[in-house]
Parts: sequence; C-alpha cells; structure tokens
Amino acid sequence: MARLRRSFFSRGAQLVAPELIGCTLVRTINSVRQAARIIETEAYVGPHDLASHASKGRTKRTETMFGPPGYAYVYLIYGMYHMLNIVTSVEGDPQAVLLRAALPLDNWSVDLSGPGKLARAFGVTLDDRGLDMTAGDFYVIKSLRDKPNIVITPRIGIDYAGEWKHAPLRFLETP
DNA sequence: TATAAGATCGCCT
DNA sequence: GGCGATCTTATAC
Repeated sequence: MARLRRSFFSRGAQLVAPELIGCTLVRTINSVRQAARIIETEAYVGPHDLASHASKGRTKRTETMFGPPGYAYVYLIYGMYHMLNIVTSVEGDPQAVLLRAALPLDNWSVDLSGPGKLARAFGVTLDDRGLDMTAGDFYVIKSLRDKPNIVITPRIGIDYAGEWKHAPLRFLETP
C-alpha cells in the first residue's frame, strides 16, 4: 500500500479512473482517520468532452481543472450536494475523475453509495477546492493485492452532453 | 442586476 | 417511478 503520487494523476482521466477502483480514500476528520474503498468513478476527459464543465472554457469555476494534477476539483450541484473530483493529466489540459461511490472501512457506518453522499461523509465543501490530494490529510492509497472486477458503462445524469452522453467513461466494481 | 439550469438525493405514491 | 429542495455559476440584459 502506498499513497498515490502526483505522477499517478499525470495521465489521462480515462486511464486514471479505472485504476482508482479498489483504491482507498482516506481523510482525517476531527482527528479520526476515515477510510473507504472506491467502487465507482467517472472520467471527464477534456474541453472537447461536452459533459465536462471544462467544455465551457476556462472560468473561475473550472480553474482548478486547468491546473496541475492531484488537486481536488469540488463544485456544488442542485444547490445542495458537493461533488468530489481529482484533477488528472497535465497543467493546461482540463481532465478530472469524479468519485461517485465507495464502501466504508474500519467499522465506519455511513452510506457512500452516491457522489453527494460520499462528499458529505468526507466533509467535502467548496472550501476544499484546490486541495492537494498528494500531500496533507486527504489522499488515496493504492491496494496492490486485489484486482477488482470492473464494469464500464456510460456516465450518469448528463443528458445535455449530446453524443458524449453515450461515451463509456463510468467505471464500477462488481462483487 | 437578473435569470436559468444543473456530473443528486430522499420522500412521496 | 416522479418530483421538489436549494444555490453557485454562467450568460444575458
């Protein structure tokens, strides 16, 4: 087990997203270490990806995605839910991986079965925009042992994305 | 300055 | 299975 380094995130989101499946997301909240196994992710692959906020261009909101990899891209959706993404690729190329679901570890009793719930349980807010996920107390560790069984499907909730709504960029682990 | 819409969830039937 | 909550952001006047 080793903490994921910036070089891990310095690749295309389409490659990083499936590799995050089975990894462990860790954050220390109120001096308590909380950990969960990532079981669902989605890739947002660049400014040409109509499902990505970056397709609107570089704005104050999407600034983090255009920055260097390994940082948290957080935004609020529907006025009530925070979404947690990790920026990938290189600076100037806006790609990111959305963390959609996880399974709590270490007797942690929470429901992490959706992106809004996951962010809420990990205490993610807009204040966490630009947080460095390769340093500090919020990070991901790689599990070298198990090879998760991964299923690939189109992404969720992006009907506005035209042809891109069919793109197979959602990755989830099956039992 | 004002307006519209969204990478969702939970409660209702 | 359908709908309402609720607020940031982008875009338009």
